[in-house]
Amino acid sequence: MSAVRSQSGYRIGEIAAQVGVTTRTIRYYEELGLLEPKPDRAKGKHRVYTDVDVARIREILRLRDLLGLSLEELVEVVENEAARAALRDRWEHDPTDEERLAIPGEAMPLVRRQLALVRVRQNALSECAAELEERLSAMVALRRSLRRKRR
Amino acid sequence: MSAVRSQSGYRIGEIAAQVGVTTRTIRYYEELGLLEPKPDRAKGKHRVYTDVDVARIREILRLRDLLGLSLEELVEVVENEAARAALRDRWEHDPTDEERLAIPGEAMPLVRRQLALVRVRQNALSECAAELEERLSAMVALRRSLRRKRR
DNA sequence: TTGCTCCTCACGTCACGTGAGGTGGC
DNA sequence: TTGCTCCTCACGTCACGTGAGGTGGC
Repeated sequence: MSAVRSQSGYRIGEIAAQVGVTTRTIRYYEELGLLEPKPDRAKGKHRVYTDVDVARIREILRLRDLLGLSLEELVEVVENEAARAALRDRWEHDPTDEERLAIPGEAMPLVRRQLALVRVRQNALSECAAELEERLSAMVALRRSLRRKRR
Repeated sequence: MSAVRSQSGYRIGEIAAQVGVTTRTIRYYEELGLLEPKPDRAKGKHRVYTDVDVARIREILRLRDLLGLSLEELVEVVENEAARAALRDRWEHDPTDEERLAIPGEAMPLVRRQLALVRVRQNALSECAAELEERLSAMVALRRSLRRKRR
């Protein structure tokens, strides 16, 4: 039954390579509560990960690198997302329209806040890029005028 | 003579506040060689800074935060820029056209490299922003359809 | 002279890096 | 069974944070 094999998940070294960090980083994130520790893992046993875990780690790394959030701040974000997931779960099992409406109402401000952080970074980068391009075109013009002089 | 006063430069606490870091950070950067230590400062005496220093620190912080360079990498960048400044100095004093042409020739690749790093970041951020906006508009649509159902 | 900021150690912290010594699964 | 990767401490490192105790300039 190789179907079992294909479902058996990834080892820590595999996902570390996939997302571009070391195994230490992933264990550290688990220690901080950024990644939920698999509850059924006996002490000394191997950790097993799924594609969902990989996506979560990628999300964490993106917020860390692109937005420059500290891991402490990321713990909050993750807790918020866990709360959202819990809401979505209730959605499935208790589909009152009143409650359904509350879900995007709670989730949207979080997404908006992240988007605002992204915008701030984009503006800073645009400014930086414009300055570098200006320097570059000044150099190009300088070089051209010097070349013309020589002929 | 208050002209002397206005030329006397800034103290470390003043420029730290200006650029948004602590005095410790600025002393640490000096220790690493990112900021040249004022050579005429006697041990225990106050450090004095100019607007040029402020601009340099701002540049360092931008490369650190926006491009995520380590301070070790920044030491290299700064050394490259020092080399460029030396070239520019020769430019002033020995204006051979052959040498003048060499200056943008050496400086341009450095600027191009920085610009390439900025582009990579911009692309990652655009992707991130697009994803967040997609999530957001999905939520808006969801909320709207729920509201319509209630009426 | 009185505050305030500055100075130099020097230890603490955050986010991991890097072995040491041992166990687990294809 | 043999490698390879995994495990858990635990100490090291980078980029500062944070006092301790003392001196300098408006």
